[in-house]
Amino acid sequence: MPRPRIADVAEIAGVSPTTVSHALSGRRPVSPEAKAKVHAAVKELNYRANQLAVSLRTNRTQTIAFVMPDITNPFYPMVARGVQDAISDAGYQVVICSTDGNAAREAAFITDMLSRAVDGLIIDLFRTPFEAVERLVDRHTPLVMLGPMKAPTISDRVRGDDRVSVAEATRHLLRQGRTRIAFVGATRIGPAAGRLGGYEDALLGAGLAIDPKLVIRSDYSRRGAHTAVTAALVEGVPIDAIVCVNDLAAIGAIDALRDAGRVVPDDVAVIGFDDIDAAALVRPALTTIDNRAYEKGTVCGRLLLQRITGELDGPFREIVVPGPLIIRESA
Amino acid sequence: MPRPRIADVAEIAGVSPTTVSHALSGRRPVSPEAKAKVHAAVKELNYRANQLAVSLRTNRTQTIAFVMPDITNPFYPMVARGVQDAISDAGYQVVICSTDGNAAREAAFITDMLSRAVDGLIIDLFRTPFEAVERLVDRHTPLVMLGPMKAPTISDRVRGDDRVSVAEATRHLLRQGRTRIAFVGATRIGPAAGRLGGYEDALLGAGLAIDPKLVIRSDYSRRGAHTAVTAALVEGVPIDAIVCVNDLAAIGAIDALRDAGRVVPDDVAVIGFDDIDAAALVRPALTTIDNRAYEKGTVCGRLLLQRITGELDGPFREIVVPGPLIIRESA
DNA sequence: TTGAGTTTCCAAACCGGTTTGCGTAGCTCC
DNA sequence: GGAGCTACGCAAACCGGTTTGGAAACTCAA
Repeated sequence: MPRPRIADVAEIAGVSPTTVSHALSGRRPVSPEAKAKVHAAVKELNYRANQLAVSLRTNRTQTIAFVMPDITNPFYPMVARGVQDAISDAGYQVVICSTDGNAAREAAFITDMLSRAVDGLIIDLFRTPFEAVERLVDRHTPLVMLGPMKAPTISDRVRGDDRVSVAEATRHLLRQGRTRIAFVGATRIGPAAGRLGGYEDALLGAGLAIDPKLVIRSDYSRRGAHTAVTAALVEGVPIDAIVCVNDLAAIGAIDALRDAGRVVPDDVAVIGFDDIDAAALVRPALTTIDNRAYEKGTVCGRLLLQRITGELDGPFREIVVPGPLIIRESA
Repeated sequence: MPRPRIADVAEIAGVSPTTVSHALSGRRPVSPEAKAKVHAAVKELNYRANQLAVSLRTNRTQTIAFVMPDITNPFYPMVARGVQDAISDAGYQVVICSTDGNAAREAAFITDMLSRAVDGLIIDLFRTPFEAVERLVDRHTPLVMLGPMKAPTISDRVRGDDRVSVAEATRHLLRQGRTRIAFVGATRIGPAAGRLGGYEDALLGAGLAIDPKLVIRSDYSRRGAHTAVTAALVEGVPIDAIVCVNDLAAIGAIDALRDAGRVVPDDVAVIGFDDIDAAALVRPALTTIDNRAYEKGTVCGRLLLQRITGELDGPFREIVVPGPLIIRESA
């Protein structure tokens, strides 16, 4: 037998579909007797309204979508949990879409979620250029962007303060009397850009020059950092500290240092970024910058909710969530 | 201005909405001229069909839902990636719902996804009892259950072979001549049950008795295992190896052993379960059982797809994905 | 020239709800 | 007893598409 429809409920209850709808939604008064009959029929049939039909008519889905670039990066699941905790009390739920590094999927998810009439959208994109996003979004669905994108011209935006945080971390090393501080993971695009900037800010602020040999190009992976650091050590570059673009790179750097017979943190201090679970598990435990995943999620969720309800109106906002330095063993 | 509707496209193209629909779907022939005009209008308006309306009529959403208990447990994101990779080529997409340990949310997500007419459902539930799930699901939407639930009476099912895997791991320790092997994380419910069973199978198979002092009750956390193992060591229980219910517990156990002055693996060998990222990052690197998250995801996805397309029909199937032992440094 | 067949398009029904307009009944209050 | 409410319930319109039945125009063979 097929799913029961509202007409089935109405028939059993002996009323019209209209009355069933009003009895269930409470948008118009219904007599207690009719209401009781409706509820009995609902229970008997185990009736649940077809949300597609409801949403089509009401243009509300009570759902927001969170489009993330990589669900296996532990940062994003923690953000998602923050989002969920921020919106669920208001009766909204979040569906998560992971583009898994597939550029085409980013655009596909956004347009698809919009065509499914989600009430709001949170996106963090790696691959799709900003201009393309502008073409994808409609103006009606509230949108919050997460990450280091440009100014908030088409949406609200939540981001970390990577540059300031890394500068602070670098000064932590300087205060220890370390002067040969390397940066591993240097690129000028993506999240690495701001972090490298913070490193430079701190050194220049302390009156030190930027030694190109200490700005070590690498990616965000453990293996990449291991290779890059090993190469620098083989070359004989003097190093007494390393600021890494993220925790995985820091773990790779520590591996490379250990392989080369250096002791962390005595010979070389290492600082990561993100504070992933593994940061507290490795030995020595990683000194790192907390990326505030959960908090960023709650901030995104609350902001989006305010836009959906109309509580917040007016120009787009930018909210910065600073990331504190977590001092453990490696620096 | 509001989202363009199919009627807007029809008006600009100078044809009827019917013809627009046929031109876009190709379900009936349309003259080349009409088709060209339709496509021009679509482009001009940047028209995208309202998927709510499409799905309401066609009863297809090209979407499956994956309901997981905890998105911050790295096992599930990896499963999700496997699912996505298995179904996306067939034109389906997956939305992820994390219940975050909230029991009410489990039922809510299932019923909600069904009322949104998803084409299929993959669920892994911690809290909702099996009987309750039976009441929630309708018979029309294909369903795959993941995890150690009972026999597949209402759905297909994909699970690991924890019992066999842990028995194999335990025999690995026995072959090293270790005889005082403990199990940390003992409970008789959930995933722990099968793993404890495998431990017992191996010992009994080798002619050894089960020493109750070596069956150490704990949970799935690092801290819990640390506490439990420390207590056993203080008590003076002789131990030369530990099989842990998961990797986090194994890491906690290693911490406790180190704190007590024992060397891993020389004095005490340790084996985990799951092969989370951190397993390869800690020192000593963890010998563990690969939980095959990605493979389980692809298996779930393929199975579900076959049910959706009707390619697979008939009685519910159970697919077992065995998990191999990954030998690293800790055992 | 006519009838059958084909091509092309449209009007209308439909999916399953919500919302609106209105009729009727019952009640209060002059 | 009639005006004016309120309470209640139903029919019909609507959301935005897809699908179906059939009309109109055109082709082609007999």
